[in-house]
Amino acid sequence: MKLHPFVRIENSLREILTGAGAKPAAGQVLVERPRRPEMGDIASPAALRLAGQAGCKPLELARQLADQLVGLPEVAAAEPVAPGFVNIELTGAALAEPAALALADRQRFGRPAAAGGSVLLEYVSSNPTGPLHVGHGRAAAYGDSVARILKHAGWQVATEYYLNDRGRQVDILAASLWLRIMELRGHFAGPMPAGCYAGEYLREVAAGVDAVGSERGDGQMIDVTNLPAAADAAALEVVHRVRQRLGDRQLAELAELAVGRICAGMKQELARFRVGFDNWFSEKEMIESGKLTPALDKLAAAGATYRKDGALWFAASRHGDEKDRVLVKSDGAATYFASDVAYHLDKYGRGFDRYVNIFGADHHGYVARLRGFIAALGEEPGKLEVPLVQIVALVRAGQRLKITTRGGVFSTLAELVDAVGVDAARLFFVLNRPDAQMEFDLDLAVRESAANPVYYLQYAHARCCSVLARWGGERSSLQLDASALIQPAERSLLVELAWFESTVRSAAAELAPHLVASWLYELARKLHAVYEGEPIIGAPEPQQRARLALIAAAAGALATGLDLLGVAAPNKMERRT
RNA sequence: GUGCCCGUAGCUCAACGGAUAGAGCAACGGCCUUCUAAGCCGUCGGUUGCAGGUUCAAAUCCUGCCGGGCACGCCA
Repeated sequence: MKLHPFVRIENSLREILTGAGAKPAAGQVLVERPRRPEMGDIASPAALRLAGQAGCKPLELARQLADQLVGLPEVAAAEPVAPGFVNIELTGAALAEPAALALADRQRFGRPAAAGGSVLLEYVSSNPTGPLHVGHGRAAAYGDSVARILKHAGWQVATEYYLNDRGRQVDILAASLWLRIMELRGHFAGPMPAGCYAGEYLREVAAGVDAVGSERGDGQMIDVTNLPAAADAAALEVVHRVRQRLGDRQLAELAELAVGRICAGMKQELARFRVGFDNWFSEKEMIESGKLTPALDKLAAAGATYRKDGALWFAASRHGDEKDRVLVKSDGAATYFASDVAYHLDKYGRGFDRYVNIFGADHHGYVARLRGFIAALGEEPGKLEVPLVQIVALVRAGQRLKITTRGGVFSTLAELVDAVGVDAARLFFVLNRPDAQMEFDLDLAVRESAANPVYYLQYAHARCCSVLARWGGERSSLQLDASALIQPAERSLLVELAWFESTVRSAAAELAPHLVASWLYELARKLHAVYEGEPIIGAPEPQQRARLALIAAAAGALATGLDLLGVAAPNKMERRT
């Protein structure tokens, strides 16, 4: 496959620099996007960075680079500029190559030649104790876009959802469900005890249980008075009393039922949000298949655990964490962290080159101990990347909303999507860097949905389609004739199309979908500029066919870019009333 | 108190250590007899929280302050 013209120029620069005695690092970026168009199509700061190695002044090295670059077939002009940049202008033919690819095969457009390795991407992984809320939506949109971008950049991607389907929270969920069943049958009039799951969704689950004619829940209501004051303790006491009434088995069945229903709801909501997972990894199944003990044994064999006060500890402080962590409590129960040790051992055993765990920012304290035991086990902690997705603060009627699952007051992803639509929500979540805190004003999102950036991008695509439809010919008959595209706006659009591949590479390396969003915005802007300029249909040949080809290329590029963000590229926009 | 993230235009945010810090929203003024005006053009808006340091070059890296968020359990 022919390399991207920018890459070919970069490779040539590397050769020239090496010949001049400089030693550019393997991955060092040698070309970049100039700030202003009069600085050329691409620019190289290489002379500034490497003049020392070559033993001359930056501007002098830049002159050498420019002299040799003009000899390349891709280069129309190359100019050294103080303090040591080289500004490069490409030939029309070279510049049109990426656009031609967008026209001919938009699936390959922006796909780097170098293949990536394999990556396991874990994200969302919210506890199956309630519907997904808006914060999970941000993680879902971010994670799914990262997955799409990595795939496009040539990585083999597997996505995974880690399901905490056992443990205390699930017990509390089961007991809460039972209370809702009792409520439905008139044996309990609420309110839900503190610490239990009070959300409306459990009423719906309870109604479903009734509908299938379950016997569970028959018998007498438990006493829910005289509970401890603390919410956690109260919930545990409720679990205890329900367990006494029903027995372990029935409680476990209720838990399975509740988790099953809630998971089904989450999957449905994620599907509507265009997010799917290759694998749902069940903590419960992992534990039941006996993976916990060998994992802890392995840590012990590595000399990283010890016993103290009747508990089993991991010496995390020896591996970069601030303190040691309990693996098995003095009552014999394994902690959540112990499960995570087993889970990550399982992950690393699957032999991926790269592991990405997308965490909510409230879990940032967890990263050090995760890397700690990976190091303790002799694995490579650098293979694990943990992008943190910051909390989304919801604002409604000028007030910050508290998002809590147990309290029953929260804003679900479903509500948000109902209000603003999948496209707007998905784009909104990947518009910014994930580690920036963001406010989501629900009123504004609804009221201003027409001004949402998503419409700007989609409208650009629809405009292209509209022109092509009016023309009525076959897109496959079009060819990019760069010699007929001489208007500044046209050239500017070609340049923008050419930058997509390096945008994809950066976005994949930095796990940064917002770079794709920014690129799309620039592309749309330049498309609109072409549209507003010279007429397309009715222009004399060869301009008409060349412009149509450019428009078709832009349409393909917009569709490909939007697809990487999970946003639809409609052929037409319904006119607002 | 300790640790992590953040601080850029009135608001929401961009900017691989590079050249004159950019968009959108908001405000104001223009452009539909013509391929969709969900668009385009223009105006207004900045001591990049503060102070030092490193560098040919700092919003970006380092140190210290100030401000905001989050986390600091034999919870998950």
